[in-house]
Amino acid sequence: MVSKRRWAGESSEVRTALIEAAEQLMREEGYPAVTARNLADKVGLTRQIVHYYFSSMDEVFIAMIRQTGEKARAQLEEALASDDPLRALWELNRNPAQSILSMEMNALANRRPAVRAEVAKVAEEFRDIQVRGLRDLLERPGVTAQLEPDVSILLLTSLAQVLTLEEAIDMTRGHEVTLAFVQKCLDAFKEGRRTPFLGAALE
Amino acid sequence: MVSKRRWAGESSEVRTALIEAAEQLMREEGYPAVTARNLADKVGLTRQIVHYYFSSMDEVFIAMIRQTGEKARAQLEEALASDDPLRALWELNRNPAQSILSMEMNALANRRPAVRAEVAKVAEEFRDIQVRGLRDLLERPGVTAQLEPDVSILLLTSLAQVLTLEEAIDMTRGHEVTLAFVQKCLDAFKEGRRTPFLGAALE
DNA sequence: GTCTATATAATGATAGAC
DNA sequence: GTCTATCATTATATAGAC
Repeated sequence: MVSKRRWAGESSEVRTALIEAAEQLMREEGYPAVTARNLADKVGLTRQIVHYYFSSMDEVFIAMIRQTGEKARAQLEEALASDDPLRALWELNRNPAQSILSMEMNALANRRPAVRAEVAKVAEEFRDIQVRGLRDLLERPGVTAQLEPDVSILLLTSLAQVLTLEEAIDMTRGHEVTLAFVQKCLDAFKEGRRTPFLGAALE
Repeated sequence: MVSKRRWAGESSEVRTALIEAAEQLMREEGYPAVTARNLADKVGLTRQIVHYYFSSMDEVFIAMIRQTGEKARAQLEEALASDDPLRALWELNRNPAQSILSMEMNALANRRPAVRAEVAKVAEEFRDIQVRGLRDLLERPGVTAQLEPDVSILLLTSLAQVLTLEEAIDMTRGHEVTLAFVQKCLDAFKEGRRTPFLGAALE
């Protein structure tokens, strides 16, 4: 029995608008709010339109992960090309909208295998870009690494994300001293001094 | 207009079973799966029973947060009293079930103010217990702190949680070297040697 | 304390009219 | 390409029988 449903191609303004709406809904109201009805409302059409552009809600999520992934990748490359790359990386990981979106995607990934594969893929790309970026910084003449770049990046990004997510629920215990510590490390790194967790010092 | 609904008191086997079911559902299927029907199915009753024991789903969540909070607090105290307290703390924070539950609660907290307040309260208690625990360890004679205890605890717990959540979606890039680094730090801390991020050394 | 019955509204998905 | 109509499910919540 062949399905009688029809689907559109991958390029369409409405399709793009639906993906944009999915991202916004997920960020602002959580992944359970990403429903066909809510998406259609956002673009001013009826809910059946979603099933015309996507064969299932999983496809909506996967398309959304790919699109936000590309946007974030561009920001990452830009940060690494700046004159204070590690601080730019830190600030990128301190974006509340991005952190909440990332948490929602992770929660969703835990329940939907197709989504999980896509989230893991994008997350691995991001890790690679950041580690490669730090590795390049550490390979400048006169600089010696104190920690493996993977360790530094994981410390930096996990701390940034957790702080940001806690702040979103008004939980800030211990944040002030920790943020001061990070700034001190970033300052030291920029000036080529020894830092306890970013792992670079001029010889 | 007074509501004609009746509610039970706070002590009841069924009530406790419902809270237990809520925790399990949230961990295994995510917070959207915590519905009256699913809870009732788990305890073998009809879904209306939930509305007898709780005035709303928010109350279910809050009761659950309090109960799991008490359980976790006991584990935390136990870990801090062990002979390798920091490693015990690390291992506690590496519990996948607990990390996923914590993420679900955070996602839920972002949408429901009543839940948010309760999650933030429990999270602050946990932070306090852990920081106080580390502070005690650092105040032993002959030990000098290298980092503020708040900073060490935030680094330790955020790294543990992020690693654990990533592993849950089969994303392990950079984990191996990072885990080795943490073990080295925990070893050093236990033996009173200098470590780059746990902040203790014998003078 | 637990049930049946009910109201009301939301979900994903499909078929077919225009 | 977008619509109306429909199906089977599911959700929270309430009232009242037993």
